[in-house]
Amino acid sequence: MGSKICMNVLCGTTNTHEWKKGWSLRSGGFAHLCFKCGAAYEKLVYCDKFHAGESGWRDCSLCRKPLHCGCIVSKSLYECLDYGGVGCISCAKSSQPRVIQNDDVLNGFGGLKISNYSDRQSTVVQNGAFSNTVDEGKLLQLCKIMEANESNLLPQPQRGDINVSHVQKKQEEVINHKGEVGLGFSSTTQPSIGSLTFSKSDNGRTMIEDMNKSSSQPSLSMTLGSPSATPSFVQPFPGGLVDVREQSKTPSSFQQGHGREQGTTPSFQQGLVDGREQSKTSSSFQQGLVDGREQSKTPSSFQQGLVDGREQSKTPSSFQQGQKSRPILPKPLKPGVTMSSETNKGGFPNVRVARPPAEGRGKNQLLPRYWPRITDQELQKLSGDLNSTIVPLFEKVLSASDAGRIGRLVLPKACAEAYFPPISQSEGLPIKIQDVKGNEWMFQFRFWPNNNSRMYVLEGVTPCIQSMQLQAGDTVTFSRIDPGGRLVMGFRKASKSLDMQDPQTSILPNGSTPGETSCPSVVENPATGSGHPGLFQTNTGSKDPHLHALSEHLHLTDGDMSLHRNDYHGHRTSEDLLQQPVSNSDKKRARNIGPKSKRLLMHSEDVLELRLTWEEAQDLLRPPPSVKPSIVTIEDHEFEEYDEPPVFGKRSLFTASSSERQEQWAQCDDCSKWRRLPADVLLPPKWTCSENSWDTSRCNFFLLSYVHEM
DNA sequence: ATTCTGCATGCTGAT
DNA sequence: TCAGCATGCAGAATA
Repeated sequence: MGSKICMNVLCGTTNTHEWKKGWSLRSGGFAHLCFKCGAAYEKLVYCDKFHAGESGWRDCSLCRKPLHCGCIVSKSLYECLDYGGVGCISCAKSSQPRVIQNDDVLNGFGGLKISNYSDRQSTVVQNGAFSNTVDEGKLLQLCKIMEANESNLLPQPQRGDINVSHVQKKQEEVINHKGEVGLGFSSTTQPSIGSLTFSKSDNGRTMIEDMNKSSSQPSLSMTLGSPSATPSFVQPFPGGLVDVREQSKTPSSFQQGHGREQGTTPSFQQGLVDGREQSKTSSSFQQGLVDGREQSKTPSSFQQGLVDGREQSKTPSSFQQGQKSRPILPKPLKPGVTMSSETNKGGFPNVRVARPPAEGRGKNQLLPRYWPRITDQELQKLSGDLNSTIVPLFEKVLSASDAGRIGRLVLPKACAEAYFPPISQSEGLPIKIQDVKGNEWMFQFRFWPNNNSRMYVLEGVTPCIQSMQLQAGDTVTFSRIDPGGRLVMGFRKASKSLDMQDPQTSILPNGSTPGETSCPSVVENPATGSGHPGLFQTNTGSKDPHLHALSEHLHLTDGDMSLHRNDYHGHRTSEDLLQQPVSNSDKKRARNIGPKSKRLLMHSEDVLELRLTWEEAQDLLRPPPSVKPSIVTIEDHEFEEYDEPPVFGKRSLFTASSSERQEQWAQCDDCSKWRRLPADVLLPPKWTCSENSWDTSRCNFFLLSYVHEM
């Protein structure tokens, strides 16, 4: 791509690093992504001519103040001006009203990573910069720009300490006029984009105003979360029913109709989207849940509630009348640690339990397959790490399509409608999601019409997916951080064999799923994830070395191959196979590998790697040590019954010696010699002669093996 | 030629 | 039977 200036001014790299193809822009532009930091380069905004420190900083053509204040943001702003930019950061006046290029940039942010380093990207848009000639559509698009930039420019104390305070101050002035789109945005004082309307300011410039409360009135931005200020959000509804009329008593009308399809499929639930709760404390919050464009087209619908313009126009009355009681999840569990403690009472503190999400939507009750499975330990750890309450929302096993290059992650409809902001336009909204490493990603949350319904997708997930090194069959989890309501995207690596074959099948008690890894869903840094997952879930914790070793033994690895593949045995794994260069046909086939068993296609090599059948795997099961079985007799057959689940041991053979004594034979993993062992010995999955403490004469594999002696 | 985008198709599981 | 969703596919856009 040649050398460009990275849009991320904190990237620290100019004109040196490579660019990869980024996101095509709806209006014709094209953004490139910086290989180094992941930020976007937009050639319409930034040019190769830009060199910090060069002469030529302009004065604002209106106020004559120098545009360049010395900060990194204004440096970039200068370039924005040069290429049809947006205004002087000093006076918020525009010398050039063109905004389309910047619009393009942000539209192209479908998958732009807003990393810690790119928090204060340089594209600056100021509300005062819009001229009269800018139509609403552009302005609305610009809202997106601002929203995206806001995230970069707002103070974020947990991040870098670059001094942009003066810029921020200006930004704060702007922010009051601009919209906040998406979810997971911090609960600052921005009105939602949906609340934006356009009017002429006294100086003739188009202003963006909060429709309901005027521009000066800040409101809560929409977040996914249920901040601590909204306690009811995290509490289950004892009756399981919510009367919308009750909700309508709240100051906000948001509860009355935030649903996309309220007219036809009302699914109100108090607290299902934090916004509803927030609306109790800020009436303007309701504004946030209407698509701005839609709203601008159908302003009346806005006042009627937050129904999507399209849908509402179909059935406006039904919405206003409120809805009768709607069933919701059967006694949703209280999210977060509280729920964990309850689970602990069951005696399986670390079992990965599918948790019914704390909030859900009645009609669109989430299928158990999407219930977040996170262990209490993980939850507590994560909560502790982030000093926040983590509310698991849902999870999804990545399909081949999700993990493919297309960069579209299909969201379960119910989840999308329950936890993501309502969207009326197919284009959707950009939303910001944080990953477990703290990086923030901007995705486009949108939908496609599909069979009189909708199909929700997150677009632009490829960089994030790649960052997490996820593949089809892995699981992404969506959680919410309270307070703040930020959305966190975690993941779990999948064991190849079972998770991919049937990730929804639960063969273990308490709903845990086989094949799930020990990698906490949102806890661990993917780069340092717990590594080898267990093939099976046990209640002994997530890092059972036996399971790790078994995973090796089976040649089944998780997705941490890039970091761990050489840690143990050096076996070539199916992951390795997937990682190595493959032919086009293989690539094509690989794309078809998905979690659905009936759609599963595997590389023949992969099949070979999966050498063990279930029957063979059974051979590895051993009774839990130090647990006495109880004998039950069923149809004259005696069965040993254990209270504890089996553990995995090394594959061995049992024989009876001449003295009728049971013996066990196991093969050394180093020398491959067979050793005779006591029958009651439980070997770890990986065992060598050196560990043959029962026959010290044959604990050195340099000696002749017992088998040879025989 | 390749990638992107939007939609259509058909499978699957829930009801 | 139907809704959801994985994925195929064709046209558009881009390199």
